[in-house]
Amino acid sequence: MVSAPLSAISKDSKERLRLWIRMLRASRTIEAELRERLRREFDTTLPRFDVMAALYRVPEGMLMSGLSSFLLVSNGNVTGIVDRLVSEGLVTRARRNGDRRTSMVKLTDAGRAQFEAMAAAHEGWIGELLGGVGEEDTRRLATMLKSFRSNWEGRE
Amino acid sequence: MVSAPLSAISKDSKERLRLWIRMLRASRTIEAELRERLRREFDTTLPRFDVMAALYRVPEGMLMSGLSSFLLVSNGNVTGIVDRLVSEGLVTRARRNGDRRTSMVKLTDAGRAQFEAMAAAHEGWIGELLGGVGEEDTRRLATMLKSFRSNWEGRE
DNA sequence: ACATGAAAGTTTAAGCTTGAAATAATTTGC
DNA sequence: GCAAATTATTTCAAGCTTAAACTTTCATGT
Repeated sequence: MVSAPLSAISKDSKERLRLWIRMLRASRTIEAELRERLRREFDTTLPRFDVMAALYRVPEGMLMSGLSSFLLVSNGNVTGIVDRLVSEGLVTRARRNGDRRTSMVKLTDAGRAQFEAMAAAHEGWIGELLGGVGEEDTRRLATMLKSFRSNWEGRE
Repeated sequence: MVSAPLSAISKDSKERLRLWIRMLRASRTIEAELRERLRREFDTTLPRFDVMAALYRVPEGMLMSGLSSFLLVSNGNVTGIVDRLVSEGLVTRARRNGDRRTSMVKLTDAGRAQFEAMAAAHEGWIGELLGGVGEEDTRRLATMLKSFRSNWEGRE
């Protein structure tokens, strides 16, 4: 016997559907709150914060394609967000000698300073918003989601 | 002693930050896949699917404000999505005798039929995409997220 | 060298999303 | 009854997002 009976398959998929809906609602709830606070306290947006967070980890900078694949968004999307960050003086596009198609996107000093302030607040907000999740559950959930991710990456 | 020492607070918030980042990445990954499949197989979008899913549960229909609070999106957002669904003949805005500010948004028969087809596929997709999460973990995760939600609703 | 194809980014059109302002209808307090 | 406040929704401007088309640059094979 290779597969479970149909009724069990259906029951499983209903359980997973429930899980997905709850995860989606939790994400949206938290995202909405973060967006609101970033706007109120730092006059910026979540996508800009995400780009800056990605760049902050890597002082030498990132390619546009690196940003879009890291952030799981489209190429054209990143173009627009980086354009705005450049015009605000928070990041730069540095031409490269080797490949003239690409440029390294880096935080400016101002961008780095602003991100550090935002990141500290952001970490506190998450601690607050997820405060209801116990320590043990936090670890367990994080572990499960990590396994989801590695499981996912073993496809396409 | 009322609060934990600072080092413990900081450690907790780092754990929760990690959890949040993983949850966000999982959501985005799944959402991207669903969006792609809805487009390919049904020539529609995730927001439209969400609105139709909300309406499907309630044959008597919903108010615009009901939709926006259920879907956790802004009022003006729903206006646009419903406009497009109306122009596609999938939902209707029925005037009400009582309150002329509001109208009941309902699925048409065509909308109901189309949603049923999409919902069946959607459930299968979720079952597939979350297939790597074991049954026990699925239940546990869903329970944790439910408690997050009820915990959340006990604020603002 | 040169054509062909691949790779990196940008642009574009359409749609999604938000927050704020505007509109319209209802309710409340005199 | 009527002004004022509230409620439900739409409109608007700005920004986000995607998929597809396009441009430029690089790599490859001959």
